[in-house]
Amino acid sequence: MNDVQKTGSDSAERPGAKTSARRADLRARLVAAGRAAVAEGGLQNLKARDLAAAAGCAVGAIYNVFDDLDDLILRIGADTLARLEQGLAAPPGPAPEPAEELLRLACGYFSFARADKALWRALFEHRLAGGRPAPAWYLEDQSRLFALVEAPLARLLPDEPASSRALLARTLFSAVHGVVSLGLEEKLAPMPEAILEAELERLVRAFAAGLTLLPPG
Amino acid sequence: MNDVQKTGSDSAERPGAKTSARRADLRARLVAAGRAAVAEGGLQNLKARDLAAAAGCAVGAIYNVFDDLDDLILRIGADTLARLEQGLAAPPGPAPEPAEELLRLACGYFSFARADKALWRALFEHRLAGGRPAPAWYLEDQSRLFALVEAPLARLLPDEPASSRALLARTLFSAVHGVVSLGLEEKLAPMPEAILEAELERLVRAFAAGLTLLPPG
DNA sequence: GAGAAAAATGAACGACGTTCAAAAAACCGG
DNA sequence: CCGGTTTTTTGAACGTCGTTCATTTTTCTC
Repeated sequence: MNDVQKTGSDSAERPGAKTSARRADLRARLVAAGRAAVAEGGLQNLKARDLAAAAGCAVGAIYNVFDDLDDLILRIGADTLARLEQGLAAPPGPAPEPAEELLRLACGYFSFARADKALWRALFEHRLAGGRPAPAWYLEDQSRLFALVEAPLARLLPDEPASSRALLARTLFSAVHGVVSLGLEEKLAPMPEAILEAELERLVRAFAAGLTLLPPG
Repeated sequence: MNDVQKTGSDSAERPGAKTSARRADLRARLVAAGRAAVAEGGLQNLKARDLAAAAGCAVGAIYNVFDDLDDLILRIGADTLARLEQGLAAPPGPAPEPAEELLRLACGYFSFARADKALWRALFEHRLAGGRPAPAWYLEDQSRLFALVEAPLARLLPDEPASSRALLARTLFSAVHGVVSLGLEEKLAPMPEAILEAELERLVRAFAAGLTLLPPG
């Protein structure tokens, strides 16, 4: 409903430029305040009145630039996804062995989750009201994560069809996510992080080794 | 409001028997009503006033038999865990190949999650207020699930130390959970269930095959 | 600069989990 | 059985939440 892309430089000529700039600025301040609130106390700590106070606006102003808090939470999630993608970016240099690269991604994912626990949690904890599906722009942000896994998989399994590899990338991502997710879960018996990382390595190495034995699917 | 039938025979012997029986009955009715509410509309659909209406008691009565709604949710979760454990019980007959048994458990887990999606989700969606740790009785209910995985793992890796196997059981459970969890996640691009099950099989088979190649850890 | 249009405001609304003074029920010695 | 005491149950009330909308303030147009 509210796509404001106008971040033009001149304010006097274009009608509504000042307003759009203020709206964009308010959006940014609200996302920043929301991210800080979630980072501090989880999704439960995201309160409309606190947000308004932190961003220096009225509570009603939130609803001028976002449909509702769910909308704001999705933007925070997109931010988190972008930072995660950035944190998993491949370092320069020659491409390592596929299994080593997969392991690097898995450990990077764990590292990110550990460092930004509350924000990372919010990615999966949050449910859209009424079971609505996530907007397309959010799904695209996610698919970039799976793509990071797909590249080393292609080198590991050159005979695998591309469609099958895409599924496999999501599966491997999901498996690593599961280990990290339940590993950091406070409702389960706690796990030392060093052990968790060793288990992650065992999962990725065993899975990668086993994959090369299975027939292509 | 509530008619209490006086049996007359047991009221004289046990002091407070009638009271504790009513409390136990109320607990059961509240858990049943809560489970129905969660099954219908997720954790968000669990409202104190609705619960009281469904169980035929005052809102305050909930707090006579539960600390708070978190407490009630944990009981619902324990119920769900018990039904899951029951659904994963090994069928009679000779023990199959370890990998096949692991696959059966994974598919059983997926089947349960699919059939009781909202209740299964509630197991992981729910966070205790203030980041409190889960009570011991709840952790014990969970550990029984990991134990189901440990048995076939012991046959698959007879040279693995028991402590390492316990970790591995939790890791494999977590990996399968991750695939099921993100597979059924509505905030991700949807996955057909048949494909999801095939991916689950690929994960378990590759992991089991790869494990036998890795050195014991 | 004045009048029209658009945006920002914050008090008000309904719903939520939880509490607690009061009412009801259970208990117990005579 | 009864009257006084204790325990349990009750539901109106409280504080907080996300969200709305009549009012005020700002921006735009001529």
